[in-house]
Amino acid sequence: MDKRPDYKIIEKEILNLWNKNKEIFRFDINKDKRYIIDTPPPFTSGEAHMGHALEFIWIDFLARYKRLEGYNVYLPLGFDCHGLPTELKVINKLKISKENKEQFIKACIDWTNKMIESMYKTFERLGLSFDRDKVYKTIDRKYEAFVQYTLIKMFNDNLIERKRYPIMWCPKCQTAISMQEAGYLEKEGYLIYIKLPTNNGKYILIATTRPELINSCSLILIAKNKYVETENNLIVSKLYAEKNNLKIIREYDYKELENLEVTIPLINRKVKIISDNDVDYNFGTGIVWICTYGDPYDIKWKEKYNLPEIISVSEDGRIISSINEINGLKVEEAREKMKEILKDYIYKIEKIKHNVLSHTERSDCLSPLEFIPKEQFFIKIKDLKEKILEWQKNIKIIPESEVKRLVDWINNIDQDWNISRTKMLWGLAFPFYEKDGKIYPVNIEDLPIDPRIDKEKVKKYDGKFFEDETVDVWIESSITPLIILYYALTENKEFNPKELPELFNKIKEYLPVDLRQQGYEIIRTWLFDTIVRVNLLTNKSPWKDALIHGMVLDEKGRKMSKSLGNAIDPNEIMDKYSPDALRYWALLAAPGNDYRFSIKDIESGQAFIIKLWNIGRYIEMNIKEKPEKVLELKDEDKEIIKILEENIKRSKEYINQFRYSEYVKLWRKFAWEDFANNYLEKIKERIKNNDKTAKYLLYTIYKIILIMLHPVLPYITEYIYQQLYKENKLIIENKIDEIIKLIL
RNA sequence: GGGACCGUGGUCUAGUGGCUAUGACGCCACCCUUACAAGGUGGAGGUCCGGGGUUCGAAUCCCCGCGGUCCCACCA
Repeated sequence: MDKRPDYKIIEKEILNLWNKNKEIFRFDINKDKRYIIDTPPPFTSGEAHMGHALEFIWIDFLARYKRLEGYNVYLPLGFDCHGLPTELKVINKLKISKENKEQFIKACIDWTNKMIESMYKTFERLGLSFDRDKVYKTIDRKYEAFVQYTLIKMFNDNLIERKRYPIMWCPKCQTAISMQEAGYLEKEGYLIYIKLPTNNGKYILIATTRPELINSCSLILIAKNKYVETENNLIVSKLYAEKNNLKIIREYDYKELENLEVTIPLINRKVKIISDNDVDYNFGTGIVWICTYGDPYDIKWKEKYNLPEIISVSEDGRIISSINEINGLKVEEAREKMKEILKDYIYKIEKIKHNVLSHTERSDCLSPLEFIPKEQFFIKIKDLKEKILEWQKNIKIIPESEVKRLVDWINNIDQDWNISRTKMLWGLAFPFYEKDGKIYPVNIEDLPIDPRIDKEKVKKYDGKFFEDETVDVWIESSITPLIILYYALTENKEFNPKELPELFNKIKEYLPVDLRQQGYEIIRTWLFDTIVRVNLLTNKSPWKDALIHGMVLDEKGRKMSKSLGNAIDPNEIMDKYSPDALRYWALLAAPGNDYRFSIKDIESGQAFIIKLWNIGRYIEMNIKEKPEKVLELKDEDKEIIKILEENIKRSKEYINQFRYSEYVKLWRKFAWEDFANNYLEKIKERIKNNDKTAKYLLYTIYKIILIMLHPVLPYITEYIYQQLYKENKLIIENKIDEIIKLIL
């Protein structure tokens, strides 16, 4: 061993050694004592970042420890390929437009493969002991076939339906808009107060920015709060009356108002009044009219109260099927004209600045968006709330406080899960077609199918495929517990779609798998979606435990992100220090909490590595050949053995509670203080005098330290182990239960 | 506006009802002792954000406030 460790050489040699012995990291599903980890497949729209490094170091730490405990560990690595972020990169960085679909998709594939190559290298460098033979991509043929198979299965179980649902639509670009392309812009506008006659001879006063949607109004909503009648027969919130010094004639409880009926002027439609918790009592008069569709809230309320869908705006942004005076006019023109037409019913007009949902992704458009209903696919989850709450209880979430995020989200389900994406090209196709107004799934043997490419397969169905729609990306990733088992069961086998049903039944036997690990920011999506999908598909829980980690912050405590320009490339740290030092930092984080990046911790880790190295050098210099086992124990021997035994026991507890930072600190203290500073200094004389017990213990306890620290610092421990002990195997092949016997 | 999480020596962090409050980095003093000065030994440094409450006992539980971070909604 040299005076100083050369990290570059160690990294290269050890990575080489691991790749040559990849069998050791291979998961054999047929062997028992399995420990299966459902790892997060990163989005392949960019390079690996510090957040990936943190979460995968955690996963690998556990995987390596469990292997030392004798488990048959499955640490899969996957890549989530589809989605808008990749599309945007291809459009903006490669300057390729979506006009030519085939060319665009090809560019997405190239980009994705480039990113996977780069990410794979980073993950490898981190020292991940993933199964090299089962790396999955969501764009693998067999992956796509499996996702489509699960969709067909859910469709046959009547869990998927096709129904009309409003999507964001840009009337100027005449195209569907995804959430990520839309944003709010502050614009000037008018808040128009309209008096709506009631059947008790008064007027309900509502405030709206969109009077042109008058014909789409089908309901009046009020808050569960106090309302009043003012001197000119207006019914408004008590708050509004007080703020505007209106003379109050009488008060109403909201329940009284629910008995009234309202007539919409000009169209003479009679509509009801209902109270709802989501109505903002403080806004306007505390009373709102629901028009299909003025804004996202209208969509929610329409669903909730089962309102009729009355469409007033066409795809090119003109008023349709409304009153004659405004039919055919552009939305803005109609809005202006309404001031005149409605003048007998207008109480007042206020000039306001408000945020308008607009097409912000294209700076040359910025047009306000409309909601236009289109046929789309849905998974029916609206009525499953109670069931999902039960399913959730089968999973132990760590830390427990994160359960709240999940339960809150479940309690807020008020819509079905829209799984159609109308705008996306870089996505998976639906395995369905339409014939005579009915939806049919394709035959299993045709999976995977992409109607944009597989023209031959499509032909024989004589139906209409959904070429303009792709599947929500979370549909692909929300079955990873099944996917990893699927890859384990089909390793080295040629893909054959006919075997899917049989495989699917086999997969079910292995559920639940042991652990899901992920960040809290995707509890509402990935965690929730997986619980729903896996339970619906298999009637089983996806995992036993779910370990939640926080976000990586920069040294000032801000979220690390590319857009803020404060992101640090993990490769940079691994170049400058070492993968082990990065791991040391990552493993000091606590579950669920955000965690700062700290160069101090990296340096402290690096110093510890050197300490370990130097202990190794001392042993190499003083012990030339493998010492024989002699245990004639002196007091200091007994003491160090006692601490060691205790630490091994405590390690197990820490791991079971996922308290990795405690584990790291425990073994750092043991190696540095108890062993090097204390014990080693005490026995130096005995070593000189060739005391057999001292030599044996020095040699053996150091080996145990290397083994116990291997999950934390895999490179340096592997390297020293190979140099010093020459046992012709990887350090990970040792078993904790057995090494402890060496000193008993 | 709603919600979640957090606030512990100079900096970062562990602890979530009970010994003198953990550790890292930094700082100070001494020691270049033959594995290691990227080392060793010793030391200084804290009203555990503020206030109130529960308790025999609170950094820890509850309430109010202040500050930070993130998520959701910013609407009719």
